[in-house]
Amino acid sequence: MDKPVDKGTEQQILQAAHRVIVRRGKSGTRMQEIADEAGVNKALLHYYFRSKDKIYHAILRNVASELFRSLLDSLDFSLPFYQLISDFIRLHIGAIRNNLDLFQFFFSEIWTNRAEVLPVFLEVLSVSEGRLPELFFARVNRAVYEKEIRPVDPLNLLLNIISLDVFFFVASPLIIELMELPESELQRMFDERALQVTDFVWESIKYRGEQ
Amino acid sequence: MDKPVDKGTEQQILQAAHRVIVRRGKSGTRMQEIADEAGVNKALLHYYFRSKDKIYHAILRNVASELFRSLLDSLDFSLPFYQLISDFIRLHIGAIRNNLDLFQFFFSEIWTNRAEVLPVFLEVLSVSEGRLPELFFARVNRAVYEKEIRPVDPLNLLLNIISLDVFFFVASPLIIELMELPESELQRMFDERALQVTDFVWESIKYRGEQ
DNA sequence: GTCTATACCAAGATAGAC
DNA sequence: GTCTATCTTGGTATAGAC
Repeated sequence: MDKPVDKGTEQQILQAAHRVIVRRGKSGTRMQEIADEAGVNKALLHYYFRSKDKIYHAILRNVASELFRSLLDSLDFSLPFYQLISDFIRLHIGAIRNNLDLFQFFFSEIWTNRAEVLPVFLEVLSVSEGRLPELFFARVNRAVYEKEIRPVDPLNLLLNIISLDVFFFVASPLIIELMELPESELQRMFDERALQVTDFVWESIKYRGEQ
Repeated sequence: MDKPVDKGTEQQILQAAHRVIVRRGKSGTRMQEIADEAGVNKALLHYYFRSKDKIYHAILRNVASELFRSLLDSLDFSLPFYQLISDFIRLHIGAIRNNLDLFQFFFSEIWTNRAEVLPVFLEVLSVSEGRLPELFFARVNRAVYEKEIRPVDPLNLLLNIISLDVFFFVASPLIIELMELPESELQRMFDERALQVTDFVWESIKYRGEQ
């Protein structure tokens, strides 16, 4: 089905640029490295994209939509609350594992390049999504009202879940070194992380009757 | 007490370098910017430090020890477990707030410069500390045994707490934009974060009798 | 469209006067 | 120890042949 390897030079360049920029960050990226990785001449990068800035922006938009697409897999807000957060955490962590490099890139660039990065992400986010938080907040409030869970602040709950999902993976290379875990053990923690988080969160919020 | 402003040129340069490197990251840093900020000539940077790499390494070690020092304020492991994690979280979050720029720098550099950054941090960590995790793990196991808390995996508990502490602050500029929170509201969340996390964690782990 | 060659410039580094 | 001037490198960008 696929054309052999030739997806057109422009695509070649874009894909190479994606890899290099995600790996090195903006100021660490060299046009030469992109050219090498794309198997074309440096001059061609400028022929197609005019400048490094232009390439960077193109990649930034790609990364942003990949990231958000990966986070917005369909959630069913009518499920029981335990099921909902269980699904949410599982999908979320799955997405993070599949796009670890993008998350790491994102957290690297957001500080050194905030002015450039934030607008792109906000724009992509606003078209692609918009009101996931509102839906979630409403569902949390209903769950409290219907005594599925104890009273909690929805925003803090969402942030807590995201913290537990994201940080572990973003920090994993560190954890490996600090804890001197064998690779196999880390792999196991990766696999179990979703269940672990779901359990931790649910134990914290589930309704247990008036205390 | 303090000498007026002249702490010696070398110190001037180090302090300027610290600010610039933390702000821009390694590859974003320009020797000229350091020189300007230190109020000296570019050539002097090389006179004192030979190369940009050397300066970067010096700053890296500084940052590493500042970060760890900030995280290792005395903990009293003989306190009741609730008191212990309450203290731990409060101290930890306090340290993060006071050194937000260092944390952000760290999470930026660790990905683009892993090979350079990790060894420095591991070395500084190994001399300055060593066995905080072990002490914590032992205390958790005792708390489980003595039915202060439900059975939990100590490593996961530690990682969960750190996630909840760190991520919120590292991601705060994003949260502001995404949630369109007013600055005042964010400030309030900052102030309450330690209590919020303590509550969330404690509700999850506290012993409630055989279920 | 793709290449070679080269212009141009910014940045790290050094020489040498003071 | 500090400066000015300069070298060198390497990176972005362009001109022009094919």
